[in-house]
Amino acid sequence: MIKKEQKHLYDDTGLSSHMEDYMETIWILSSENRVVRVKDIARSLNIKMPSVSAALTKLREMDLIDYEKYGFIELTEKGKSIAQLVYNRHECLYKFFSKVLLLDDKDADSEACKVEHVLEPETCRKLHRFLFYFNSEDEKGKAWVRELAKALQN
Amino acid sequence: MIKKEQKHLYDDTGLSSHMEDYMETIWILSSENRVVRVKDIARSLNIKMPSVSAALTKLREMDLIDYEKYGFIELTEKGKSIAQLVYNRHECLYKFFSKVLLLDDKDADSEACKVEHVLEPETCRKLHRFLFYFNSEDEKGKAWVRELAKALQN
DNA sequence: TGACAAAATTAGTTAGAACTAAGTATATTA
DNA sequence: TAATATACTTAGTTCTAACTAATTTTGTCA
Repeated sequence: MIKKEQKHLYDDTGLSSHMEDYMETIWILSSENRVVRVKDIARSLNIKMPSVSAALTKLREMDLIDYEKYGFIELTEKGKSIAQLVYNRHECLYKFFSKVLLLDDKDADSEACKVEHVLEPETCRKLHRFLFYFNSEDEKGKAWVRELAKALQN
Repeated sequence: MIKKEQKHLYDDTGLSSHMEDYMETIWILSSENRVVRVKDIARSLNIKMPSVSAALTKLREMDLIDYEKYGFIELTEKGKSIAQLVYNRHECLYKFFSKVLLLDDKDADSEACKVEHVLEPETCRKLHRFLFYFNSEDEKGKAWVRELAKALQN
């Protein structure tokens, strides 16, 4: 009997950070626009189109995107689940930087973009639980969080 | 009148993450052993000696180490202050992972090793203040930290 | 002190991921 | 529908940072 691999929130993707960035970007652009094009990805990642072309060829070989030359770009089901994993980490880190350390949105986002590629799944899970506790409605907790905010201002 | 550049705890080093790793490793090995050799650095970083040789040549060109072929390796003053910056970030992150997220020592250290190269100075400063508050002797705070520890166990 | 072992270097290769320049395909519009 | 602009790809280069294989230097010890 073959054991079915179960995907969890913060599983490893097996991709390099650059490839994770492409996947995440395609994921986000797909949700924002009807279609995703090479140009859009290049603009988002601040790189040139030929670099995107090369990366897309690799992602297609890995069956993570559906894509024909000069055509539109779509994530496969496998691709979506991997993009989701990257995005989960991003969200988790973004919340930590913005809600806990009180960085402004832009900075919280860009720090998350960098850290999201290096943390182990277990660390993400711990951070997730930390955030859950941090956000809990407990009164003493809220007081602690308010005091923290003051401490961070100086 | 020329403004003297003041170095702060979490300033940017201007080095790539790999070069930062070399600097940090040399710093640590210097504190552990009388002399530092190529072989030691290679073992620490889990890479081969030729890779170390190449890196040392670059670090010497940047005036960050004193080093002659086949000789011992020492940080210059400039090198020490840069290594210290990397080490500061490492310590800060290590504390966060081990004291706040309660990762075990080995994991806290390896996660710190990865994240230490990507955070902005301002984020490190915020994290530093967070840790200071987290460690404060305030009674309510201690209760909060105890509850957090429970929440992280599940 | 000469032979051997250990350490380090050099030369050359590879891989990932970016770039420019140039050419090709697609889309628009006169 | 032909001309032109935009989008995309291909080919080839560069950079960083690793690697192996081969050579050279240094250190040790019989």
